[in-house]
Amino acid sequence: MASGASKETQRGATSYDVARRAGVSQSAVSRCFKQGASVVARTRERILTAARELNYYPNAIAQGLITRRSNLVAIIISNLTNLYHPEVLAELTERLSAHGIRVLLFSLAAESDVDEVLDQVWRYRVDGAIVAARLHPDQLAAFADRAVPVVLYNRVGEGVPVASVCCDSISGEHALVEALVKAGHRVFGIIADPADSYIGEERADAARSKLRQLGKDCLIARGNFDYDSGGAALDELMQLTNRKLDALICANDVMAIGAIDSARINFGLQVPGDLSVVGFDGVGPATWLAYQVTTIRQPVRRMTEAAVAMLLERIDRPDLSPEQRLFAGELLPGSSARLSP
Amino acid sequence: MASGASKETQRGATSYDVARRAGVSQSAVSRCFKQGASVVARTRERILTAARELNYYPNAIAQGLITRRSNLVAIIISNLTNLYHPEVLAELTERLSAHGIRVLLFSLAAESDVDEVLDQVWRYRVDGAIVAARLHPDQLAAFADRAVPVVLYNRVGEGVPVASVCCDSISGEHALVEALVKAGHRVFGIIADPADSYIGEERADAARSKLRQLGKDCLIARGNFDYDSGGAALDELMQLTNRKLDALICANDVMAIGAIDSARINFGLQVPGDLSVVGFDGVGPATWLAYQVTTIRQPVRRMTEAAVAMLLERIDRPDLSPEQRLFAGELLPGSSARLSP
DNA sequence: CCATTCCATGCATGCGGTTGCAAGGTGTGC
DNA sequence: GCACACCTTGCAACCGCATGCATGGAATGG
Repeated sequence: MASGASKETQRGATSYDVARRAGVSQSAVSRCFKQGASVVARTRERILTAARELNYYPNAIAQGLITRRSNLVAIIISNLTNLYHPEVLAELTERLSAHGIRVLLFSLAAESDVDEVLDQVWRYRVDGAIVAARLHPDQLAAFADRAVPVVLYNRVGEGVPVASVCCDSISGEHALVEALVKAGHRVFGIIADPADSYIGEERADAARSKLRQLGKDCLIARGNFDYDSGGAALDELMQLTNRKLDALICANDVMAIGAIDSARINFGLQVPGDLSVVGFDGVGPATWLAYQVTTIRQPVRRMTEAAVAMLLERIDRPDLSPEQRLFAGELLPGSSARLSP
Repeated sequence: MASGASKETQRGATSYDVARRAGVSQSAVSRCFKQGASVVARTRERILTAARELNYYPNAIAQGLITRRSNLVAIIISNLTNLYHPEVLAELTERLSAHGIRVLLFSLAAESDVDEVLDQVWRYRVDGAIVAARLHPDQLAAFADRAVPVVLYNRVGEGVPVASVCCDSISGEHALVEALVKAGHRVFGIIADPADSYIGEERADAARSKLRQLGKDCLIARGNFDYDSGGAALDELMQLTNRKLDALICANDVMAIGAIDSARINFGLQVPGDLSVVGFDGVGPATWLAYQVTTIRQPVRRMTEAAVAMLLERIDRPDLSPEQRLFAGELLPGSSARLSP
């Protein structure tokens, strides 16, 4: 009523508005915004001009309704504040974006919220989903039922075949353990994860079995992926080993950092002089001067690229088989552990 | 064809499918899923049963088209890997989610991508947007033109009136500076931000003007919010002050941490013995034992709550005036700076 | 110059819901 | 037993765009 904004610009001009202004039919407008449709140059000019004048943008909602392609992908991620996830999220978002796909973000405060989240995922008719959270087999099955392609990120379908990209925990932990053993460490501790995190257990298990294979015993404490739990778990292990611990394997970098700080500050230990600490992930702070954590760096760029590629393939061809791609991490020597030269 | 998935479940049952199965009209189904619509108990039962059997979920896309409410909010965020943002993003997402609103995430690799992002925002007819990135006045104007409510997060509309929630940089920096001056520091340095970040400049400016007011000079180096730039800026300031620097004010915690590490490791200084360092934000790592950064903690929970509340209000009543809400941060004493007792 | 082909464009329909309106059914009061 | 009110339900139109089909005009060939 007051300003210069005309009725058309106020609540989004429609293709009819543009058509009227350009003196063509609505279908012409529609075609004009569609890749490879047949519109003659002069008409296209007129339409584009009118569209510009009206500030017209095709309504993606309406497009989605009729084409049955929302160009929306759900990203379901737990524990966004876990230092490792933001990087993954940013990478995924940018890559999907480059393919003309928008991200519907679902962040899980508690893993138990999954079902509510899935409700919403179904409602929005997303074209696919990338999941970095733990799903039950029947939740995975729901994706299959609805023919919504999924790619799991650093998770595998436990029992259910489903596409996934992972960083190889096993080879990574094996490399770390071998290096620690070869360097002559004697008393090993492992900081694992809460039981409900698939990945942490896998890492802890891999480390333990490799240690056993090399004839070493070890003690295990549980953490929960965060800084404080690293320190707390170290406490526990120091007690259990009567302060003899000299090699500590952590299921992720943040706990490794927590343990390093606690070792130095609370226990007055030298790291790596008295205690070697290794992590997993290769998050930003792992390379900070104070830590320089010896760790396995996940190839995040390649992994996110693969995840996006796999998802897009499956959106086009839903019948593709549930491939699992495993990426080897890179051993980052750092200086938080005494390794053999 | 092969499996047990019927045609209906395969690509999303529609309200017609449910209606047919329940022996009612499609409108009845629609009303059944609508809050406070008049459906008699027996009918509702039948419909809900049929819906469950068919795995029916209302198509949010179609709903959005007709109601002109997509229940989608865009979150536009730059620099997701900046340690501070993930926390904000997680909070915002969870809060919006609790109000039945979904998040369309746009992550900016470079601030110059904003225009492309906005294109997509218009196309998806989002109900509103929360922006933690720098927008030009004409980009902000575009929101107003389209009557899409926006709330800026830790940004203000430069010249344009727009709703925003911010943490008060000025009072925060003043508090830090006063404490540092009172504790008798002599040579002050500031690590500011790249020129294109509104907020960093504001912080640096606030610190400088307070110093000046208290009769102190200071030197300024630019960082870019990340760890490395903290160390690099410290180098620069140490040279400029001939190593006499004894108080360092950083525009955010991550740079403060970078500076602390560099001071200790590269310059062999005691922090806070030889050099006091203060930051801003109160990110997770700031409280790590190795740092315990003296900083201003942003009240993230209250701020995100306010941002969501303001946005929802404006979605309901687009005519609300562009209120600015400023939250005071809390001085976290930490132990990276010598403060007066 | 006419027949044929091909391309650009318009018409009409449908995607899956919401909602105003009208009709039918039930209950109430007299 | 009847008139009336009210609640439940169905009908039909519409949200904004995509697309199959029909049409008309231009271009091509003989």
